[in-house]
Amino acid sequence: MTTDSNLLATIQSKLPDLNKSETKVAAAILQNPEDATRSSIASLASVAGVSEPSVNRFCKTFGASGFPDFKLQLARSLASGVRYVSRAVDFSDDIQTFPRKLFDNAINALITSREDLPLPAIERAVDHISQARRVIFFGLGTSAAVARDAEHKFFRFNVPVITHEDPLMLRMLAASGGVGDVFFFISHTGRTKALVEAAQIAGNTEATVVAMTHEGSPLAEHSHCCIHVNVEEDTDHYLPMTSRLVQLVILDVLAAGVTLRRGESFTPYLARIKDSLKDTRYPTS
Amino acid sequence: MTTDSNLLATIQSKLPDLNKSETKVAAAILQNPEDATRSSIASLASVAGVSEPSVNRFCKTFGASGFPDFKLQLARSLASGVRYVSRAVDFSDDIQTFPRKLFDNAINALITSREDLPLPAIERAVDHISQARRVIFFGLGTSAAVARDAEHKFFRFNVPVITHEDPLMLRMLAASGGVGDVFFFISHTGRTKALVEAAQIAGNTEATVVAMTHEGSPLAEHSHCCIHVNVEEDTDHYLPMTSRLVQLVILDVLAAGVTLRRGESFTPYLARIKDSLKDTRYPTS
DNA sequence: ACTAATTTACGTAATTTTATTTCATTTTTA
DNA sequence: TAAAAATGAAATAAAATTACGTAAATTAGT
Repeated sequence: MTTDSNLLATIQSKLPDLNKSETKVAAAILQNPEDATRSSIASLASVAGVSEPSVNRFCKTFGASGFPDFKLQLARSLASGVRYVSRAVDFSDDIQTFPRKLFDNAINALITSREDLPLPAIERAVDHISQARRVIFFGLGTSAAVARDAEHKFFRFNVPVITHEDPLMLRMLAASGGVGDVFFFISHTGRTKALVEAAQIAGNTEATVVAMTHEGSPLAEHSHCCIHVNVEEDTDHYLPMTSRLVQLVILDVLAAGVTLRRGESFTPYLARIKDSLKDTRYPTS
Repeated sequence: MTTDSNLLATIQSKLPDLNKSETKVAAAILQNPEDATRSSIASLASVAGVSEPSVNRFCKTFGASGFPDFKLQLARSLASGVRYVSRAVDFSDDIQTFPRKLFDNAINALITSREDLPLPAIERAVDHISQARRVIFFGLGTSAAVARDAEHKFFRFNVPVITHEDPLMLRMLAASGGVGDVFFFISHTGRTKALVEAAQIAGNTEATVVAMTHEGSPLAEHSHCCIHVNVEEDTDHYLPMTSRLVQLVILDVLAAGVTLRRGESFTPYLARIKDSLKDTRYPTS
């Protein structure tokens, strides 16, 4: 059973290919999906104006083993956060709707990515970072903040890290790459020239080039190890939102991976760093 | 019918209050929730080692109208991303489990926050930012990356923004606050001294102090407008992970709010900025 | 272009599966 | 030991599925 992450969207897209009664059933479901999950096959059939077997056949067409299974999948896809096919904010939205849409999009992106994590690449990246002499994180624009987050996180884990926001500094750094250096490039599109060029330069040295970017992009091509983040976003009109969230969580995964690799003996070290910050905060009352 | 956002957690928490057969049913469900959504009342009863009516009664105890309705709610709560109650990574986790746990936590935090968004505070924050002469974003540690993201994002939306990572610079800046200045503090705990002090200093000027932090924290107390982010995290042992994701999405919400406030006439301006970046990228093949 | 043959779509009714209720028995509690 | 609560067997009711027949649509042949 392949659980579709968005059954509703699938039904919507297959709409033209359906025959008469199937179209009626689809319409009834699309019109009020929540209701459909709660109704019996008889009541849905009557709402759609078709017979019960037609509803049953419809369910099987969409990969379910029967009506109950279909309802289950539908309920799942409704809960996944994606309510409707398009969740873009538009100018008619009010405060009640657009914040929810943005959260829905974020949740959906994380759920989708969770189902399709590039675990082998993640493992290799953990290997490289664990053994690195130094790790250079680099991102531009929105990804600069992600790189900054990575720097802060890995610093805590005692990984020697560097971040730069200046492409020229990066070029020089890349050219000076040697054994044990890991260049970690972060980019949504993977098409930023400065980044791709730096990756090429670093790739010609003894250093390792790790990338977290979109599959098939120029940056991905020029890396030794690429963690694919294939969140689809309309970056022609908006800033990357959901992809940077996915990137951040993947960085958490990498950090956790490095920590696990270090083993339990490493824990006291983390506690020491934590303690060093104690006096910068007001105690909890 | 009150659809619980996490039925599984509810069952877990009510576990001590259940009687013998109910406990058996709960155990069977908790042990393999996915399976439970797919099985009939008869098979679940046999797995749990109880009679069918017992399973039925169990379902009604947890607010469902019957077994099918219960399965539906269960499916929903599973799809929501929260698999188990505790999702802390431990040293026995392998590559198959810990990345998933981290994603689950992130998704769960976003879902929880989505249900409980401080919309009035968000609206007021949008008001302040829209009318600001300048906005100063400030965060330390993990929140520094969030502040950096905010800077980048609002800059695109033509809001005059400043970020600093140096607490001393911030103190001076805070003291120089005037009408139209918005100081936007980002902190998970809301207890970082440097931040709270700066908020106090800024609060004594004509400037507006906005905070995005935990409810009831010292920082929240010293702000004119506080966007509560009450994600619970064990920051004594780990770095904030999920709270920064929520903060980022809320910043997206604020940015969207500012854009909507500007109206449709603002769109060409965004397009112009976007165009200015075109030549820095390789075109899509 | 018309009709016959064949396929496909659909619904009725029978069957099977699944869920719920009723009620008697057992277990627990006061 | 009496009363209350918990549990399960069996009966009943509901829901879903299947088998099958009819109608509509499509195709092929004249």
